[in-house]
Amino acid sequence: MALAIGARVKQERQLRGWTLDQLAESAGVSRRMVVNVEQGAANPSVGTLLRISDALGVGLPALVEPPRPKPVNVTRSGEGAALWIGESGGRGVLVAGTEPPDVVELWDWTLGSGDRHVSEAHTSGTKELLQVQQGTVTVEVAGQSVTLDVGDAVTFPGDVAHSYANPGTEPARFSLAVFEPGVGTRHRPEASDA
Amino acid sequence: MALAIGARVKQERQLRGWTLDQLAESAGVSRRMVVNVEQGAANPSVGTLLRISDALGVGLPALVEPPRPKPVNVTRSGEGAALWIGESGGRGVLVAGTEPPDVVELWDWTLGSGDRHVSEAHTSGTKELLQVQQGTVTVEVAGQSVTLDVGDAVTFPGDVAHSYANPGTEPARFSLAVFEPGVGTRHRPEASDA
DNA sequence: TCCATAAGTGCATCATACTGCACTCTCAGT
DNA sequence: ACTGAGAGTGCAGTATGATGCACTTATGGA
Repeated sequence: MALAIGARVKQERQLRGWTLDQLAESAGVSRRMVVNVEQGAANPSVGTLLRISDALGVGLPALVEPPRPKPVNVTRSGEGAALWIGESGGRGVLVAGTEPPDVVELWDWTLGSGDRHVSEAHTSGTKELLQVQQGTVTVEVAGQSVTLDVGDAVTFPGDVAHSYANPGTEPARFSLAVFEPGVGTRHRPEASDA
Repeated sequence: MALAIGARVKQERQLRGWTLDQLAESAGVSRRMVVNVEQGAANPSVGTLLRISDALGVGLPALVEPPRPKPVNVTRSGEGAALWIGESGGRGVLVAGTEPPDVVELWDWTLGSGDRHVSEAHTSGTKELLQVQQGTVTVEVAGQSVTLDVGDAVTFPGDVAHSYANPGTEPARFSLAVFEPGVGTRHRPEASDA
């Protein structure tokens, strides 16, 4: 246990290019102690550990918690969830996404000739980034209308109603990144104590 | 900080109906210390804290970590993702699901007259639980075919190919719970250390 | 009332976390 | 070789975590 904590402290320190003295002074702990903690040769108190984790700016849990294996989710071609299907062969496919907070989603959209998709306003602060891969796409946001050809891209707020349409006669395809900032991050319930 | 830790220790202890002496002995720590820790009147070493967390069977992080607000995701009627759409008005809608590992998903399926959906085999160990809400549904699993009327339910393995069909002339509807056990639990990558 | 059990406090004592300093070792840079 | 910086060790002293015991208070049952 102490070894694991020490390894993490050392890793964080070296990641910042700090010397033992720098960390010691910054944490208000003797350099001797920092060395002992890093080597697992000590049984530090939570106070000491807290001061160190604080100096590193990582929070206490980060030191005692086993590092989470960074989840890698692969969505193979055709495996994505089609969350919208148009009338002329169009599809909106969610191919990748992150967990809350700060959700980022990557979509692969196809619009058949004449297809049009209208999206309601998303959560406040949502951003959308779009690049046309094939064909022509018309985006309407807040009364503005822009027409994009292959390679064109646009960034616009997703927290107002908007729509994608294919005005052309051949299928259109575009990549869409949606960023939805920290839902539920601003307030912390902390209810279950009672 | 110490106060927060103490509160959690006390909570866990009382949750188990243990006395101070019981926890103290079980943890191999003096009763006096347990009291001090619970009241935040001490600055325990990680060793002491580890013995206590161990006795409680909750792991060290659980004591230093702020309790995670249990995520509650509400999917309103009509908001679910339709991951399959049939030819006669049928839809397979994912209305709720948990995060890995041990994924549980709740689906709301509608099958138009004559609609049929064939599903490939899922991950090994997957279970499916189905109850018909409306109409008649025929389920085929591993060569067996069962016909279910309103209220009927069936449990079957999802790790073999199977299909749902509506043999009747009116729309059918059923609830489907899918349980996919611990994907990625058996081996831990632990790669990002190098 | 008397007794038993559990929570909580005060204090003397022991064990050890923590400090400070002096020292060694290694590795660039000149 | 010399120098300086950073990593790591050994040790004595000090602060404090941790213990054990005696005590108080509160609650509930015979």
